[in-house]
Amino acid sequence: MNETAKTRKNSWRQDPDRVKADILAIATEVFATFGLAGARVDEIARRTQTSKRMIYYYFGDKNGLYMSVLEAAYARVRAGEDALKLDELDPISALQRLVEFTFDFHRDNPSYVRLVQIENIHDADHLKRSERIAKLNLSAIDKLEDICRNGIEEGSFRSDISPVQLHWLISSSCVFNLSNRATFRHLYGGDLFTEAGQAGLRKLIVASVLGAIRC
Amino acid sequence: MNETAKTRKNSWRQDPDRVKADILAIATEVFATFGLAGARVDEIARRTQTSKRMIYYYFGDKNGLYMSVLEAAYARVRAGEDALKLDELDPISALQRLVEFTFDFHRDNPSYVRLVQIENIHDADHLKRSERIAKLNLSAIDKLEDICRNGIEEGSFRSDISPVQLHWLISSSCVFNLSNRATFRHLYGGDLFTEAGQAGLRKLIVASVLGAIRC
DNA sequence: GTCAAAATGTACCGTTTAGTTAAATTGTCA
DNA sequence: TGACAATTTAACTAAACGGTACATTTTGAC
Repeated sequence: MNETAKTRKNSWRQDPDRVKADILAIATEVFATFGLAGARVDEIARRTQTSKRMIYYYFGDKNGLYMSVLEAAYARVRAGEDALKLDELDPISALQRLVEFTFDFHRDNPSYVRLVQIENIHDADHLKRSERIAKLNLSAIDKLEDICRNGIEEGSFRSDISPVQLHWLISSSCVFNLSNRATFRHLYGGDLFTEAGQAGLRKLIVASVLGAIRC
Repeated sequence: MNETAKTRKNSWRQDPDRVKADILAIATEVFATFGLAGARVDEIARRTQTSKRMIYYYFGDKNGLYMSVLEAAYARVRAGEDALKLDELDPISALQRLVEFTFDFHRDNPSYVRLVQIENIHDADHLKRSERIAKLNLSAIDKLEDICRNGIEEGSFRSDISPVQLHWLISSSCVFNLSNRATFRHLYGGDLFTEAGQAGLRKLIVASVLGAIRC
């Protein structure tokens, strides 16, 4: 019976979808943790239930795998945005709710934020090349356009701020909350990242965004 | 004379400081561009006027070089902050000036921002280990403490927002403006990053920060 | 001048790493 | 059931990469 340890694994069940999903999930974690250059294909393979060969079989090369990971991450964002319903709210409340949703979403998806930061280190090269992400048409801006139009109409919003600016402003704080947590915590302490601290920041961001657009 | 091409470079002038500074400047660019794992020691050496050997002679190894680069970057930040004088201004004006300074400073130091983002990818591991940076005691918070105290005293500032929160809020937008420019531009267009667009964002950040702290 | 220590150049080495080869097993469908 | 395509395993390779050995030159103290 001491042969078994050395014998080839000579029986398996084919399950392409499962294998692909497995690789993608592990690769997402590893790329998010170590970056594109820092991630090791062998490390990804080791954590998978399959072999390195399968990574190359399904994703071509390391870059192809990274792009698939990035595309899957953006697809999840799109799905999240779609779930948000703001139609029945007045503009101020809708904006507040959107800010809170954005804050929570980023906080709940740290590896998405890390992938975005990694992508920025690479000057968004892979994002640019991805046709799948181009087709995604993220909907945050559409929602803000509605909110801004209504707000300006009813006179509660300034008219000199664009939806894109507003999206930028909201994103900046919600992304930074994750992307720069490590350095900020070390230099200025961790109070902002306790549960109470996060609740405070959430309110602060709402206040700053509403403060910026209010007439 | 056809020997000269192959002969060893058999004469030079010693200049340790110059060599170190040369390596550090080039390494800053390369690390900021490619990240810690992505940067190549050979590439840094190639761009230098000296050799790879000298990198190891002065900085020990790749990590030591990276840490020196990081420390030099933070030292420049500290120097920048020290140059800012806000004493004679009223709290609102001082805060506005600080926001504008922070915005401009980040915009003028893109490789600093990139290094910070890279450091965050690595969970601030090198920042934590650096005694030089620990001693630096960045002064932005001190300035904000003064401003907040005065502002609350004279009744123009809310009293439930801390200097650290405020610093976080200001940093988030000023950092994001550089750190996530590539992905944002690709997804939502480049209008915000023209000269006019940047002036608009600068005003927007001022409005949002003042809007957040005003009574 | 001499000598030791600091600084520099050239050539090289051992590992790590992305990527491949070749063969075996499983699934499908005529 | 048998041929053929899709999937999976294990072992291998070439190149890139961080790091080093060793010789040589410069500098400054005496």
